[in-house]
Amino acid sequence: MSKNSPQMPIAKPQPRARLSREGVLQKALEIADLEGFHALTMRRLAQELGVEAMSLYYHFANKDRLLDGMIDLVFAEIELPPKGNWKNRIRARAASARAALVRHRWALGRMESRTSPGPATLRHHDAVIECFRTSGFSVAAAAHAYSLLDSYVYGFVLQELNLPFTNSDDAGPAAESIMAEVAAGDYPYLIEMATQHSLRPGYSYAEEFEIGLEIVLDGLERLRDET
Amino acid sequence: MSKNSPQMPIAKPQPRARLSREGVLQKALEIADLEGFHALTMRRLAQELGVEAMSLYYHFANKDRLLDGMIDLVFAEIELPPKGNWKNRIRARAASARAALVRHRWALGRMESRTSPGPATLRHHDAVIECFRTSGFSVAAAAHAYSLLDSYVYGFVLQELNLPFTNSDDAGPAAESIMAEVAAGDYPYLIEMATQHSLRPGYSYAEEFEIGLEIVLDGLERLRDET
DNA sequence: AATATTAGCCTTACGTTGTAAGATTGTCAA
DNA sequence: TTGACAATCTTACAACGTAAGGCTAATATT
Repeated sequence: MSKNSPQMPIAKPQPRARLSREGVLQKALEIADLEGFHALTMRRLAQELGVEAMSLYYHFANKDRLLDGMIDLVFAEIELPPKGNWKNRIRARAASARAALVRHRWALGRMESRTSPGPATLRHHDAVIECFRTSGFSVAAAAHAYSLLDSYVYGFVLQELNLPFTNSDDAGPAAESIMAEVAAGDYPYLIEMATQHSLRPGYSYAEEFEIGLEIVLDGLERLRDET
Repeated sequence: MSKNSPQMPIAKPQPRARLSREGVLQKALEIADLEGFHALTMRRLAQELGVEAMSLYYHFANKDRLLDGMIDLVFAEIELPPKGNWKNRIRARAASARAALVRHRWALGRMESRTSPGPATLRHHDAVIECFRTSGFSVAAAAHAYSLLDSYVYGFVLQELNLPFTNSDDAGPAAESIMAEVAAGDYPYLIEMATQHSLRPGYSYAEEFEIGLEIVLDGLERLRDET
């Protein structure tokens, strides 16, 4: 029995939607970015693409593989300027990395489920090491530098994303409940820092990024020159 | 109809299992640590405690609240020595934090789902700030120091956990598939670093931790003295 | 001691999830 | 025209979180 009964005018040839690996990944990013990672389900993603859920499994073995692809796409967004002195290049890359990881908040927390780095990730790593190696860093120093630099960037974003205040739209209730807790048990140094520093009008944690980054860069420079 | 039919000897008085918030959290940690976060389901956790799944909801509003508790418990494991010069205290704390976050691999990636820091987390933050403030750091410098320090520690662990090699037991296949990819596209600097540094026998990424940490600590010292 | 209250665990049930198995369709080569 | 293969769809299932309400044993009140 066909879907169109005999005397019905043939409804729509309705050409089947075609999927492409890239297109699927792009839509997946979009959903996760806009509505949170929890909103990204196979059915939802399929629907958004005008397709049934199981069709996705032709292109991705399972949801984790899809995630791998998404994360590699995020890393592909990180840019490293091709020219300039190493400090400026690294500065730009750090800003770019932070921007990408903040744009796709879900990415950092999902890295653990990733099995192996994708091609974009590898290419990017290679480019960063190149930057250090062509700027006077020994192999060992470049390894140390990379480790320290990325640890800082990832860790900073991780903290930035977990800040109770800018975390979601409803900053009010969260902040209040914390302040209540802080007032109950007394955390004097926490309070001092909050009142005299963090909660000052105009303060934003984002500013800390450059401060810490400069310290890291100075440290790297010293590391290079000592070796 | 009772569960024991009349002429059956009364089976077991079977005293109902009693739950405690702490006990539940402890078991939850245990399951997640031993079998991975995905293995931690409400039913599984309940079963392990000799109880039905819904009983857990008397003590925790939902699974996310349970997670909050688990994470606070992880932070409670981080220790800060009460005495000593600030560098040594911070060194010890960094090691302790890294150990706790590695012991509970799932914790870092789940921080984003946390709504607000628990009491143990707050107490700990307070202690660290105290350490800086009583060691000559201004309020602002202490804030910068804390941000940089924790960014480094969290970020390092994040990378450490995602290392394809030590990631799981089957290091073989993952490493091989990566090496194949690396050989296909050519990433010369990546290869140089791998062969001359990272893949050298006896190398372990863990060693990088202290190297980066010392750079951070030196930076903090300079920060303190410049302000 | 007898009764009422309620804290704490249990039963049942529902909607949603990822995905296995296999049917169906459209396209392109022979 | 036919056949093959690639890509989508249908159906189905077990496992998940948890809502709603029932039961029971411990505590509080008389």
